[in-house]
Amino acid sequence: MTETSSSVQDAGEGAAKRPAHEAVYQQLRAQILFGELAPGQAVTIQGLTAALDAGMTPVREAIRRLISDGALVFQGNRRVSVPLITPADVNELIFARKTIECELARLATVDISDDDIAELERIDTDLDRAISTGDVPGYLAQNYSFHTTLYGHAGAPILTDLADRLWLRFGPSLRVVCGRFGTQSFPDRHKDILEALRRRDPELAALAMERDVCQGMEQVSMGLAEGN
Amino acid sequence: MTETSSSVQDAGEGAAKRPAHEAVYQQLRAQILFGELAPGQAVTIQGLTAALDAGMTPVREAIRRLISDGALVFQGNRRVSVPLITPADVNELIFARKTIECELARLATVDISDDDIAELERIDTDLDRAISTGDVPGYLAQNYSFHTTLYGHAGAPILTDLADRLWLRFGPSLRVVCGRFGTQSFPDRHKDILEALRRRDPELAALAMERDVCQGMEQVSMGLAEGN
DNA sequence: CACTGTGAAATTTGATCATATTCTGGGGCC
DNA sequence: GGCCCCAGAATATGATCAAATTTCACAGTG
Repeated sequence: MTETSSSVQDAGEGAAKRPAHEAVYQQLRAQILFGELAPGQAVTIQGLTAALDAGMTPVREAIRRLISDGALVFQGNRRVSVPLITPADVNELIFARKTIECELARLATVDISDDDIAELERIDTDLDRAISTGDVPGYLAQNYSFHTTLYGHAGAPILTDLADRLWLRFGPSLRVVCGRFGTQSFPDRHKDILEALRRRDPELAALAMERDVCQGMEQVSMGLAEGN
Repeated sequence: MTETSSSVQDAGEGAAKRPAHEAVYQQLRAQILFGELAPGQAVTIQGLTAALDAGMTPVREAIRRLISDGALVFQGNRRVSVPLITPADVNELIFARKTIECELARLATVDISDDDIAELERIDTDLDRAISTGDVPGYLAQNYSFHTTLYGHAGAPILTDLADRLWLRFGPSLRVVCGRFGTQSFPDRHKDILEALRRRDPELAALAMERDVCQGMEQVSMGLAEGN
């Protein structure tokens, strides 16, 4: 997922060895996570085959995976669309994210190396630059990268997988909020997380993560109240 | 989730009522949940098309969904198999199940009606019968049914979805344990859950659920220690 | 003379595509 | 306003291509 913002064509060499359905899945996933697809927007197979210049079968498989991920919803009749978030969903997401991501922060604090912390600081620096320049897609990408990179050091693949799914659920809605209010209204809680990591204090990291999660979910909740 | 115990066997030509890929998905899911597929066993597309008497495309889509669910794993080079559980996985599952399923028990305690409690008691009665007769598949099915039915009354679709995925992960391993030790070694914690529901005591329900979860995960852990 | 290791061929399996079929939804007609 | 027909999209099938594992044969060595 490091080749973000690249054209959907995989005309390049080397990395083209991946199966097409995997590539389509990654592209669609990125588009949903970073809000290129709006909540409620309909997704058609033929539209995607044209947009991604891919065959029909890979697109179908990618859509099935994303439906299972919760990143797309099956609208009963054979329609598929990007999900709309309800206030009840936000409450569930708050609980799930707090418990899972705080635990991941605890676990990562134990195992992480100094080099890994330095990499997180680098990501956070890029994130700050995206905020200051009002680069919303960059903000979303770096924010996701910060969390994903941190969780990757927790050594907990199942919990990391659960967290990833949760992000897919609120990704589109978060994008809407950022588009409406910009990026400057977000204080950066990542600094607290980094400080806790440097001190190797798991509980402090969990606390900082909880604040970050709550803040993010509040943004989504605000966006819902305004948008509807 | 509203399907009423439909038989997984719809051999052949009659069942065009629902989409084929959905039917295949349900059948495979049941086979994994109730342990008809052993952990580590390879799963081939063509084998499933022959076994389920289905086309290739529905089987492919069902496999993609199950991989996304964590019920199957993609073994590097286009190989798919039922996952093997490691002790580290068990630790993650314990944490995730305790937090999520206990919360679901809390939520369900608030909203559940007397009729719904009666239905759970009915399921638990069937479960007791399965235990006494040593009916391992029946035990697994009724146990799953008890939890799923309870969570259905929590009004929390996202958390319920997360819990379902976790069950898919340890289902095959749980089956192995039951096949090795039988069903008689499991004391039934569901009675405590039902008592808490009747009292409408959310915290008591969460506590009983935690005991049930820990017991189930201990079974899996024991099975790992013996099996390996 | 038997055993083992290496190489290629063959079979099995997965990935993709083109196409037929069915179902949903809408517009026109009565 | 209701019913029927048509268009379009999704579902499903089979064929075809590519890749990987397995098997088998041969040769070299103990």
